[in-house]
Amino acid sequence: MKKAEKILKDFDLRKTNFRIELVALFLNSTSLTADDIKDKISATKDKVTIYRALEAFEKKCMIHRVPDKDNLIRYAICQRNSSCSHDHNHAHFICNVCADTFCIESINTPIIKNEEGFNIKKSKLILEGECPSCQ
Amino acid sequence: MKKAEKILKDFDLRKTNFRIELVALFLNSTSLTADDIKDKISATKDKVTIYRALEAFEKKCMIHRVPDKDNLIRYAICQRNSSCSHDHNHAHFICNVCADTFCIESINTPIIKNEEGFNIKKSKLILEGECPSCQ
DNA sequence: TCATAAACGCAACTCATTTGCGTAAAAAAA
DNA sequence: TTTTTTTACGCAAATGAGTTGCGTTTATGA
Repeated sequence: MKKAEKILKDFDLRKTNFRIELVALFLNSTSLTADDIKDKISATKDKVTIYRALEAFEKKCMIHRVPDKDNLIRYAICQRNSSCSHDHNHAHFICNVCADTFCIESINTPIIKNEEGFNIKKSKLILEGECPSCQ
Repeated sequence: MKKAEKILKDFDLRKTNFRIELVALFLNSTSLTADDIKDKISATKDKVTIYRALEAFEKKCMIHRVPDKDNLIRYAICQRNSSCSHDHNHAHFICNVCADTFCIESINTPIIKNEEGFNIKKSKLILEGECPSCQ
């Protein structure tokens, strides 16, 4: 069984041609929007199918949302052992040139103590600049 | 001259009833979306007018964009001496309850050195939790 | 007061994302 | 394997934030 199919099985998701292709695409991509997927996969004719697959993958915690340069919904596949409880406390880097978003697992989001009466439960760190390929 | 009118003058913006009310509203708000403004100001009938005022205010650097819980366009008035060159390197706090966004001037965004070949030019720090009024 | 540049208001548009629903296909049960 | 059940797909249509065009009105400043 190919890797993409195994991942679908592990996450208790059905193996359809489109979803197999989509997982494989995620494995070879840093991050994807619905339009990225539409452009790169032939196995679906409908963006609704894409949105619903993304919704299903996210619900199972196979992928996670990452920030997007243009406020689109964008996902990356979860690298570490993925369960819905594992933390996504890594930084994200947005490339101003290619508009891709990269997970930077080597940088954690900072732990900020409560400040000025705010009860801080979570932090997100978003970096911007030029990615290795675009410099 | 009232404070809102002075601000408009300082930023070289025209004083219309709506814009005076809008600046006053910004002075009394932590952050605002177009819908927030529509709900709270009677002096305009049209959301286009709101969007265009926001665009004009932003261009003059009277207000700056802040992150929004639901990815809407949201603005806060610039607190410090405002010129287009001044940095907005403070953290932002999103309240999960009231969905308002707060500028936390006492926390700066971290300075991250280039990592793994990424040329990091800017960082954004977004905090989440419960704001003082919602706890 | 007059000229002009900017703001307003209305209509219509764009475009990402969502919803409804009937059909097809995958997985589970028999 | 066949049947049943559950989920995915695909089409059409809706939603909703934000934008654009354009004619009219108004603030400003000469």
